[in-house]
Amino acid sequence: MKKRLTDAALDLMWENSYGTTSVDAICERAGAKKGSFYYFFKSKSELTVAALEAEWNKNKANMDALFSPTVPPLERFDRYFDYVHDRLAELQEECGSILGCPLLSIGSEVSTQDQGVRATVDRIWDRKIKYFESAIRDAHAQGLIVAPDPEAKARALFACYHGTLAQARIQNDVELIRDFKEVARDVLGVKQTDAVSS
Amino acid sequence: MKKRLTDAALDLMWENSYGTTSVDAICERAGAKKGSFYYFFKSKSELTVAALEAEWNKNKANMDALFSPTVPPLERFDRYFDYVHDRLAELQEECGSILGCPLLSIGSEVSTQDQGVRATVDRIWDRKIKYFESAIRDAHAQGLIVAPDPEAKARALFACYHGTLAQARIQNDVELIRDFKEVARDVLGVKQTDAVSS
DNA sequence: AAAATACTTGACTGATTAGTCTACATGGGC
DNA sequence: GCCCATGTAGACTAATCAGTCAAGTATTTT
Repeated sequence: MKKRLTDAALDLMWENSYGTTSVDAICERAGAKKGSFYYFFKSKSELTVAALEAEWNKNKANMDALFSPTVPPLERFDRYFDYVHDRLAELQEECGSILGCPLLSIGSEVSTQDQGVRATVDRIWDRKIKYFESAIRDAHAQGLIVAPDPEAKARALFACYHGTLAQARIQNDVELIRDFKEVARDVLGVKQTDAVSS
Repeated sequence: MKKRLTDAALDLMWENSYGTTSVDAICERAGAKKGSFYYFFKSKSELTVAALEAEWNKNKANMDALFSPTVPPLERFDRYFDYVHDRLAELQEECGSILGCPLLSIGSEVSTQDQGVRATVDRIWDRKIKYFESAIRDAHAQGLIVAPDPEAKARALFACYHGTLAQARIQNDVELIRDFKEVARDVLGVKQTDAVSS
């Protein structure tokens, strides 16, 4: 039931927003009653923290696979961006909208008002950046890009990517995400190969 | 009074969020009563549309100056990013938080639920991109960058910038914005000059 | 000065909100 | 058969929400 509640919460907050997702609505979707909700969580804020952590745990294995060191570093990004694109396109079929990234949507919404949720978003954000950072470091070591500060480069790329996801949500346009692969190459400073000419 | 209401609304929504900004709170800050509010606007949604348009009108002259064709094209970006950085740092002094861009925060929050506000954000977003687009086209014409599709490049840069602003909001860190100037150069594909070496 | 328009006031409604509380069910260990 | 821990049920509160409305005051028009 705990899982049903966190799943329901994340679904609703992702599709709509933190503010418009009521505890009643979460309970209804999870098939739970108010009493159960407050048995497991002492507030909506605390549930949100749990929901975000649960979502992270659900995705972690997948992220590990996408960013496996066995994959050539720049290809990891392509695979990741493709994966997110496909997932968001799939969700769009279900709910009619490109939903972007819940970390950014929820984080941006509550950052000035709920330090617990804000810190959780921040923490998970940092974990995800580590995948980028390590891929960038590998690419640099292989001479594919020049990135003397992989951490800064990773943060920059991650921010750019999330901006694109947010724009895709606002404009409800999945194409922006598809186009991001090229933008990522610019941000990374990928050295041109002759395959690029046309 | 209409102006006082839209100003109050934008301030509150920018600092907090659309959802947590109540009509009562807007009225209180504006020194207006409920009746006046609903005399001018028929809903909170409609007020938000008016507030966003008013904000645009307030900023337009400034944007025109920053992106004046008399300024070298790449310098326009530097000036703009500096301006936003300084403005957000100033607001941070007042309210303790880096607030990011209200278009993104509000847009991301309401995009799946309020088509009126969503369309307004979209429209203003497009107007702002035009400044980028024209600067990019000029830079391309002067051989400073290679950007055969200035519109796409402008959208990409705008998205990256907004992602950075959102991240700055979530992490309450203004430095991310300062660092963006270099990222922008990567996205734009600015050709290296010898001044860069060190 | 009358009339019409523009705007303000604040009490009101009914719905919804997060969160509480007590009573109840279930199932396992003894 | 009984205890106790783990959960469930759902009515309840008090606050807050967006929005209404009828009566009032200014301001402008005629």
